[in-house]
Amino acid sequence: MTTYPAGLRERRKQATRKALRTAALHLALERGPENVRVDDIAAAAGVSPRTYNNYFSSREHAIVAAVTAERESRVAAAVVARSADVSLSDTVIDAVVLEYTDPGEHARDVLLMITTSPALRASYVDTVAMIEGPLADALIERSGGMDRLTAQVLAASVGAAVKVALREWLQSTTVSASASGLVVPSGSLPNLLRTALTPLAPALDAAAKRPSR
Amino acid sequence: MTTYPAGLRERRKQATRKALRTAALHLALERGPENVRVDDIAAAAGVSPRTYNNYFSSREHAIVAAVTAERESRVAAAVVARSADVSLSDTVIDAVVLEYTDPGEHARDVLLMITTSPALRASYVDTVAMIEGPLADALIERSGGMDRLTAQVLAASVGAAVKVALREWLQSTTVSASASGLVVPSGSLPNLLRTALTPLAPALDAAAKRPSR
DNA sequence: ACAGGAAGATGCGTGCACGCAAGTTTGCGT
DNA sequence: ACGCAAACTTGCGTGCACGCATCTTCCTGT
Repeated sequence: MTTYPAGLRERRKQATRKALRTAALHLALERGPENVRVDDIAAAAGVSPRTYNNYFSSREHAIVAAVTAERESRVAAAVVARSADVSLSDTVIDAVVLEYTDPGEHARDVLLMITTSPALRASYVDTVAMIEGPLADALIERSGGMDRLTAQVLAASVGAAVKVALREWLQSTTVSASASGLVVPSGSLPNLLRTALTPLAPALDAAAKRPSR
Repeated sequence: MTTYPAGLRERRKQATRKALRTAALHLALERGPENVRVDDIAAAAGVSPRTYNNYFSSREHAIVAAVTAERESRVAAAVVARSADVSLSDTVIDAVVLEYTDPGEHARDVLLMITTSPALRASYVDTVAMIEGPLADALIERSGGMDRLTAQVLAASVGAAVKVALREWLQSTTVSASASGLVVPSGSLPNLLRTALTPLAPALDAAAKRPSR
């Protein structure tokens, strides 16, 4: 569904985009994020530096994109696919948690790198915003008559909650290396996400009930 | 309350900060935002360009700050000041709406400039994030036993809703200049804000009821 | 009152984002 | 099959954000 017939041109674009983010990630893993020049990324992907900037608006964005690519599609798809007799709050929460659960194969060291570099941390948190649009559409599609503005607000709120959870989690991983083991707010990211999203459940379910109004 | 005794040093900092944002605003109004160089702002404020960057991380930020300064304190104060027998949702909504209602004296032309320049629009919307911290504190203070994480999530959600409303409003003002008068989603910003914040009311009130749980 | 130290201001250098104006490729209609 | 228009790429130039090292100014404890 998300895969349009795709003109040949569009495929090339996606190819270079993928090449860029992959190159960025590899270089960052090898040399460390701070020792990667934009020109290197462009060269590794076989395009001009200027072209690189047509795809990514910051070096961090390119690196992080290798991890967050297509996250929005997956979350949105998970929301619409869920059986209709599950409450909207559970649907959304589960979809989000699922997305952030699987570490994937070699994602461990990547995540470690991201948590280590402040710039990457910030950029990683910011990518959450990209799910808001698709999520809003998914909310509308699932719960028929939902207001467009309401859907946008709820989607944005979910994004905000996820950001809070991520910040808390990143901070905990940072601090956990230090002395006091006191502050550790919660163990796993999934748990933290659930806790953070729970306060929004009333709003989600309320909006699901009354289609229009 | 918010005004600490203030060391002499701190007062100087606030002075230069104010000088910088004021200078930035004046220059932007005179020449238009795109014709303002950072060096000019610094010069007008009587500091070095490098110092300017110690206060503001972008030119747009400096300009917009002249309008949004101390917004967070006002909103937070309005929340804690409100009588305790008003629902939390109404308290928050009214506080936010109030803050964005008064155009102030000469704020008209400033707002016009902001809505005109895309860069300023983005920066203006982003400043909403600054209320989240103080707002979370205010939520905790008002509703005693509220979870810290819950407060952060709710504050961030409110911020997200405001962002959505602002974006919608800015877009409408832009489009309204074009042909079709069809899309105009709502007249005034206050109305739009209320509509955007309403979906969050269930979440706010639910969190207010159960302090710990 | 004074000295040590901290917080801030400033200059310099580097890498970067992005507007602009070509040059180049792709897709589409006839 | 062909050529045109739109989309994409690229080089160049400009302004800018920010790390680092240094100097100045203010604060704090004795």
